[in-house]
Amino acid sequence: MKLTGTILKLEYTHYSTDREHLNNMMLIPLQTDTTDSPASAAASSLSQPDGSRTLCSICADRATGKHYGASSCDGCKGFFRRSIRNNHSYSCRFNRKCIVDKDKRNQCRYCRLRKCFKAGMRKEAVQNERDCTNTHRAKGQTVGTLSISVLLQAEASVQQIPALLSPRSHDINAKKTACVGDVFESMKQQLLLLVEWAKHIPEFCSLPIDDRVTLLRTHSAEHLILGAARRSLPCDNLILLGNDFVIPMSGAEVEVSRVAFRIQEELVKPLRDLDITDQEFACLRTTVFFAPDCLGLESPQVVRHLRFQAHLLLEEATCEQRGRFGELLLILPPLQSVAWQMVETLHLAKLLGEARMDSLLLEMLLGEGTKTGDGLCSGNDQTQEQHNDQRASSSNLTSVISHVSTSLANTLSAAHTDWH
Amino acid sequence: MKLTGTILKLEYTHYSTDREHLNNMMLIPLQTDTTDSPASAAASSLSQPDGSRTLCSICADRATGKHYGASSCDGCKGFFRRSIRNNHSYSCRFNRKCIVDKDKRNQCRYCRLRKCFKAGMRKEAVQNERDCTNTHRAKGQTVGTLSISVLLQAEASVQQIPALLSPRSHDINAKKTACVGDVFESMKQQLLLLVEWAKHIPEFCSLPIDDRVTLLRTHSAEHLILGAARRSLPCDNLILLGNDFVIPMSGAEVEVSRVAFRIQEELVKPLRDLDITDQEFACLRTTVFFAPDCLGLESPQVVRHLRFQAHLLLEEATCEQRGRFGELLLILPPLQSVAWQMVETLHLAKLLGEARMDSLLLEMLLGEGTKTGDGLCSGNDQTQEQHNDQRASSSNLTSVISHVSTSLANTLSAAHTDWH
DNA sequence: CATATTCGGTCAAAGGTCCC
DNA sequence: AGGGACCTTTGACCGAATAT
Repeated sequence: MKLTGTILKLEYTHYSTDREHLNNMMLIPLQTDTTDSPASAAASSLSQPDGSRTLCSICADRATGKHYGASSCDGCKGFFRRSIRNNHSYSCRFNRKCIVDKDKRNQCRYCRLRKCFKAGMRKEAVQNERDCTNTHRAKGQTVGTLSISVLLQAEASVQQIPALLSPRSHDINAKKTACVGDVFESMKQQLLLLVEWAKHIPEFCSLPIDDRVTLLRTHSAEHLILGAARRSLPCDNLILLGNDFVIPMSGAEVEVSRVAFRIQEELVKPLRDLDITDQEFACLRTTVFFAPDCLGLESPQVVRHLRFQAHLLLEEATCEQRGRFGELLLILPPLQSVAWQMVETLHLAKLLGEARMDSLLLEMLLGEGTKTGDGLCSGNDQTQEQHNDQRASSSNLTSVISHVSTSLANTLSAAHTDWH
Repeated sequence: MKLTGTILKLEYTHYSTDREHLNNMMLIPLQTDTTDSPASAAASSLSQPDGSRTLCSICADRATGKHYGASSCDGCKGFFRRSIRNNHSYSCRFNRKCIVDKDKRNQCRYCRLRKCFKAGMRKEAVQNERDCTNTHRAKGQTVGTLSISVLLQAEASVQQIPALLSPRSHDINAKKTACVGDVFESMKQQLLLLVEWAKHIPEFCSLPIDDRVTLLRTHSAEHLILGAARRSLPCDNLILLGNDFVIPMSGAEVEVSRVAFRIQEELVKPLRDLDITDQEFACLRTTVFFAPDCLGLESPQVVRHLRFQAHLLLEEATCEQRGRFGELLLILPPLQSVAWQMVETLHLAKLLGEARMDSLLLEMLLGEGTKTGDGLCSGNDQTQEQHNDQRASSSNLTSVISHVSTSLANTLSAAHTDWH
């Protein structure tokens, strides 16, 4: 504990690229403090931006500045350095949930070191090399900070009353099996809701218009599937659509119920086993949404940072339940796979002319799709174009990709207006 | 944590201003005493002006420094700490005037403790119990049955010396650009190594033979890509193959270098930013491998549990560095996507008859592939069959899936024998 | 060039261990 | 069932290098 010197400084983090960026990403403090120090957790939300500067984020002792990436006291600073230098490996005699505060910080070194890491300390910052903090900063982009409350509000704004009101076993049998048209109609509704949802996230609205379009397009299929899975959590043998139709596991058209089956098996069941909470779902959706790669994003680093914050919030929302965070993230690969299969099914339906598809569906779900399936998670657009130059067979795709849709752009412009 | 620098360092006679100290004195009834002031006590024992620094002011033994506010020997230091920690209350069997010196200090605890207080020791200086600094460091942290050491051994068994030995900038330019045949050859090698790798995991070998085949098949493409990405970490503009050929970002065939580009952008760069460790890589590979869904597994719960353990080990391997675990898991969706694109490219190559493919490649990479892309992460087999009953167009797929390959089964039988 | 920040290092004084 | 010789860890304070 030091007696002298009060340090006050506003946090501003700028981004360069790649490695620098990642390091910086780790540095950004997340506001809420979950485990310990209930006092600071209460005050941290808005009132005390300086609290994180003057208080050690590990033990809540008085901080002497930022050390190794986290605002900390000299004790935790030295402890972290020694632990890393000497390559110490501690073990917790209890449940790895020891409280680390000023009084008890020496009682469990495992939990203390763990909290150092969780507070943002990086072992790369230790050792002889001096950590050159931002030697160069790019365009001076300011990156907003996602907050769980904003995400929950966004979720609430797209919650559908009818689907929630229907009690489990009673009404479900009364619901009608969806025909292809019903499915498409539901999809369109959900896509509009997705746009609506995104509009509630200021950080999204601050992105360049092209990036907003790209983000919405790229993973729209995954959002449809994720939403359907969430909606169908109480159902065992069917998928509940947003417009109150259902898709049974058998009895619907083959292509449709195959996707429905996979949603049940690979998504609904795991989510039900986990008993996913609203907070977790909100964070998971956001993590899916801000996918930094596989896009032609103008500012991929910003998106990357937003996803980073989203998954930090997700981890927080899991309340440190062992393995829960990992299980939730491991939902994403099958989600992607199922979504991709749905898109393929749509492609097929479109090719066969089985149904009339709305232009919104065409644009958001199939807009980037090609026969070779770059649709769901395509490579970098420039490369795509570069290669397409040499490949006449999909030159039409290029124009589709580079074309910014009127309808989507309009919708997004409205969203942008809402926030600025 | 120090209150003021002066009390402890300069004078131990400041006890009189220390209210706590007075309280402490109350704990032990003080009677008339001949040696009142600690200073006089110290000086009286031996007439040395600096004797207070070298002599224990309690028992006049050799002092080892200041302890708890008084210059003292290790014996009195330890005695005072134990007395305070255990909240001992002693009593004098005589008249509380026992002589406390080096020889007789253990004859009356009451008088010894009282003299500790009189010499200036403060009970506040005794801290809480700390974490054991036990010499036998039992790390190992074996979660369940999978152990990190087994995974590391498995990794080591498939490490390729030539690829690792080649220094970065020197040899890379000398390496030849792979033709399609070279790529296939490398793939085959890597697939065999994958089987070899799996054989090193006892939990894998204990699975039913069909499940082993399924696991190996289902995500073999992802393992190829993951391995290539890891191997290419030091390379900026090319993908390094296992057989020492390279795939440049441009200059190779279009289809090939498109996949190569995505590997670089979506996998190599993030992994390089994270500076993934060997442990983490081993755990990540295992997490990918034990995919419980999207299979026709006999015992999906076992596989699910194995993946659970794998990602717990991964989390442990990240040392709880903030956000690192999440960043690593979020590598998996793009990994899946890139792997799927590679499989599609292979399909295309096969259809166009561009190259002769080994049967192992056909079986492991394309064995489950269909035009609608169930290959990478197919649905449940029973459903697949059920639907196929009604759909003649892919009935041949059913037989392929339900057919247990001879070559793979043989390889795996050998593996099984190794372990039983 | 001054100031603020954050590295690395030092060492008194805490801690713990373990034979006696 | 402590005592105490011996060793490790802690953290307040310091100087140095760097960004501002």
